[in-house]
Amino acid sequence: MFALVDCNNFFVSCERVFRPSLIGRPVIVLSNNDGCAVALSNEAKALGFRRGDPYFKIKTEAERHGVVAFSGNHRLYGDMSARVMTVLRQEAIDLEVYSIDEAFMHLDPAIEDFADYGRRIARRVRRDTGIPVSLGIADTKTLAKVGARFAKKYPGYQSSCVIDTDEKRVKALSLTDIGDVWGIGRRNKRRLIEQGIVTALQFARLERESVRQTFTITGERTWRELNGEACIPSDWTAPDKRTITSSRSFAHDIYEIEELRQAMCAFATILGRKLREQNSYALEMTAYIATNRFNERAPQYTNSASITLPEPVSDTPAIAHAAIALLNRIWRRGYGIKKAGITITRLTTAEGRQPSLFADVNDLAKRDRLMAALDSINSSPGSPDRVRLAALGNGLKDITRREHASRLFTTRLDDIITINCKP
DNA sequence: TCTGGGGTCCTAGGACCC
DNA sequence: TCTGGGGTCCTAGGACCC
Repeated sequence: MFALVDCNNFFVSCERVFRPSLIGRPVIVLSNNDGCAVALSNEAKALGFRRGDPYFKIKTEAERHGVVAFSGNHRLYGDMSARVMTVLRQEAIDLEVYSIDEAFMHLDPAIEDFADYGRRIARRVRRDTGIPVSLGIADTKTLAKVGARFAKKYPGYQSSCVIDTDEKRVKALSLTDIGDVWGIGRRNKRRLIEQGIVTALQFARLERESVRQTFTITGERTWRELNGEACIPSDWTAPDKRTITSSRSFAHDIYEIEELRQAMCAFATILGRKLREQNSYALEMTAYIATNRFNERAPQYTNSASITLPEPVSDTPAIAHAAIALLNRIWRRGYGIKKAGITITRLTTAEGRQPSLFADVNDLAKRDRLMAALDSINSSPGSPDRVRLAALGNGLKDITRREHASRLFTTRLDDIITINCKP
């Protein structure tokens, strides 16, 4: 049996752990650059606000309703996520961390009362981390997802919904909209509704062959899972990434290449750290810049350029150097750049890394040691990013918007909450 | 003024091979 | 008039996920 554990309104819940007065009040968390609402409390949803709403469009209305908005504090969310996963790992035979706020637990089949087990897990996570979660328990991951929706939606389940008989399965699927099924996106939802398929049950009762023809093998897999056949493979540990991107939208249009160089250095810094975290090296890189696609009056310009490097790299200076060379190729004076980014691809491990024919092997080893030293200093408590590229300047700080930031309650000494107990 | 960021997998079609 | 059969590799684009 699988249990899908889903953190409720995760980013909002993280903020509420450290500001409990926000429980019961409408809260939203914004995307980077304070652009869109990406997480909403139930109270905010009840007011009609939706995930993806551009903040500038809803700001006045939100403030009128007393909605509290936060800029995304992803270091905090990452740390809170790790706490939740630690608790779950102690309770499961195996744990697959699926995303920052979701994980699949592999359950001991000998458990007698799965519903009760699920409620106990939810209580323990709440007690140990402050984060409310919902569990769906079933034979397949897709059905577990269906269960978790019910657990979240109806308080009667007390955060835990089990689908362990065919009767429950049929009933749950008949009450689930086809678009709410894991694996059915916007596009396929529309195609199915055009065919008159509105519920998950109707989809599950289609002919297997016709599902495969229309929706290829991914659609067929969803169909099999809904019919009780577990066929989504398990990943015990997150596999190494095959591509890594770092990109941002900016608060204002950027006309000066110097500012874009700083942004590229910031992306390179992020990419270098992520590469070294998974012990990989990148052979190929693409940089891109784009004007504001929503501003129809302004002249539009997007361009990108790629380079295959002479040898796989993971050191920040090399990445930044290549990124700036690419920027010089694509930048045009006179366009207000609103968004930029770098993607690195063709990642290899240290073992698979082939230096260029003319590389100085001693120099490679030296660069590895330099980065190891830099990472060690920058990851020590109290001194994040103490050593950085001079060309980074202020990085993204001055060019992205972050007007509603909360504190780094769990990872920065200065930000730890102090509680004054008056006698 | 103002609209996110980061991924994976699958397929079709082109280029190329014998 | 008429033009095989079988395969690999790569890429772009579409669909999905959080």
